[in-house]
Amino acid sequence: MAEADKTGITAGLGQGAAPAAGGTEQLLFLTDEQVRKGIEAMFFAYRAFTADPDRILESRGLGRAHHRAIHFIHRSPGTTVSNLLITLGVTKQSLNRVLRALIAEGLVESRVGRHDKRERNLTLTSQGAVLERALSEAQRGRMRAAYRAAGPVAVAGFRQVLEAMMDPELRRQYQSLSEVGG
Amino acid sequence: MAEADKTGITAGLGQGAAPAAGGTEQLLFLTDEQVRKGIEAMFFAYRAFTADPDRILESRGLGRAHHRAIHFIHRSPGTTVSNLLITLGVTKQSLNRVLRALIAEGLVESRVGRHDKRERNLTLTSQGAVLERALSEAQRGRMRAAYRAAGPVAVAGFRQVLEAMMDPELRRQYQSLSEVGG
DNA sequence: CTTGGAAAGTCAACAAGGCTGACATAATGT
DNA sequence: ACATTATGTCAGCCTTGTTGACTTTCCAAG
Repeated sequence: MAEADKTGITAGLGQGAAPAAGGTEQLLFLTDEQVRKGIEAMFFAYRAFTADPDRILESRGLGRAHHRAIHFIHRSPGTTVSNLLITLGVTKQSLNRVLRALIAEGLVESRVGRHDKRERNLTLTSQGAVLERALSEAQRGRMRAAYRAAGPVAVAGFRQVLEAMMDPELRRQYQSLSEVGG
Repeated sequence: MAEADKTGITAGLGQGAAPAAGGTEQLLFLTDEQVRKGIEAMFFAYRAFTADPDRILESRGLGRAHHRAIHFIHRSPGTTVSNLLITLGVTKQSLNRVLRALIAEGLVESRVGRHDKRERNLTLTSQGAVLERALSEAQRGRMRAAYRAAGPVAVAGFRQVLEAMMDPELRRQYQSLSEVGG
């Protein structure tokens, strides 16, 4: 099974998995092996990234979907369901189930819009804010420790690569969040 | 609670969410705002990261779980179910369901171990290798483009931060994979 | 004022992919 | 002989995603 062709169709840039010093020292960071390490780093790091909030959520019978909703409601207080839908990239039925649970638990408040009464403006209740802070602090703690360990130059690179990975549409969303909430 | 202490346990470093320039210019990259941007970057980038393989998988009736299994079987041909269990961090029942599907589709072969006949050695079939390459190329293509756009210094930082985010146990796994498969 | 369409909510049904618990089988090690 | 290990499997449950169909509310254009 393609033992000889592990590198496959590397589009002329990746130098094959094996040779770490494949002759040309330029663009070594673009070898298939380097790229694959990046892929695996994303996989393992994302596991770690969600681990701390997940523990907190589990004890309250909530899941990652609830965390995401809480995060972005906190980020943009008074946001509408439609906005949240776009940000989270799920269907309204999925989101609605999550929001119903959060409202039932007294963590989120849904108020009819002032200008357009069809809209619902979502905000965290004081209880919701408490949970948000707990989740956020857990996640930020890990991220901050990683930042501190890696240093400012590494952090800049980290963000650069992540942003470059996003589709233009997603990147636009990500950046507009930074403006609004920042 | 702790309205005045939004930064919480920032160990005297994060300056609170609002003030991007909280007075001391050193360690600016550790402000809550910077850290939060990193968190959101992880969220959006991970969506992008999985989008391409997901499209390919969908057309074959497979999911992300199958991709992960295929990836690590490709990475460590002949690996056992137990090893895979540890790497993926799921239960054997979950993994078994996935493996059964992959074997039924003729993508993975499970052979009784030579030394220890209780074990099953897992390898990709030629068909499985074809699919692996398609998935891998899609994902690597995006990653490679991001690497190229960001440059080698950024890539080094990217990997540093991701590794620093992992728990020691996960990091050990990640690094031992690099040795073995590289 | 009526009507079209947007925003939101809801019900039903389904699938993927996690989980636990219980149990079977075969092989290994003591 | 016996306990342990590696694996597989059945049954059932949960979360979180999906589609489709339908209703209610409301704004805005005709």
